[in-house]
Amino acid sequence: MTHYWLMKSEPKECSIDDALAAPRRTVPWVGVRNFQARNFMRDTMQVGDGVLFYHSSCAEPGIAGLAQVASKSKPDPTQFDPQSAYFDPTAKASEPRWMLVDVKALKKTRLLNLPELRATPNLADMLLLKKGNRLSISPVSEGQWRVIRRLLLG
DNA sequence: GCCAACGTTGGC
DNA sequence: GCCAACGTTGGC
Repeated sequence: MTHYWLMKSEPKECSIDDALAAPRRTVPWVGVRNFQARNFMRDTMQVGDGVLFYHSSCAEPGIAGLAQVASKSKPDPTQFDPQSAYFDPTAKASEPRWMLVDVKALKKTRLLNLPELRATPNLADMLLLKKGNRLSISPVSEGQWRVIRRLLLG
């Protein structure tokens, strides 16, 4: 069964434009260091799941494009790289701690920002909009997915 | 840069 | 297993 997700990326690290410019429009979703977010990738995501590509920690936070899950989960290589900002000295190659999936960018959209998301009645329950939520990967219901696609694509 | 909210760590 | 201290996230 298909699931839907919102995945946050800092555009100065990897924007929707960067993802679209990557080989096969696909980027490895490196750097997730939160267990809940990791577990979503490891346990629930399936190839083909829908992804809302969200720009965070930037001048204009919001949904910036559409994408899809393009691989099963696999170990995030940056956890083993001492040169990486995502290096985790407690991770062992025999027992990887952090996983990632590949994400294939499909389309850049207009920016759907937080005020507009908050002003949309059918999106009030979105995890993204809940006070204090910091999850970099959050599930999106099929209803929320449809509402957002309509807002983005008309 | 501020700070609310939350997750993780580690002593006990 | 509790919980205080600490670190991080991320919008503003």
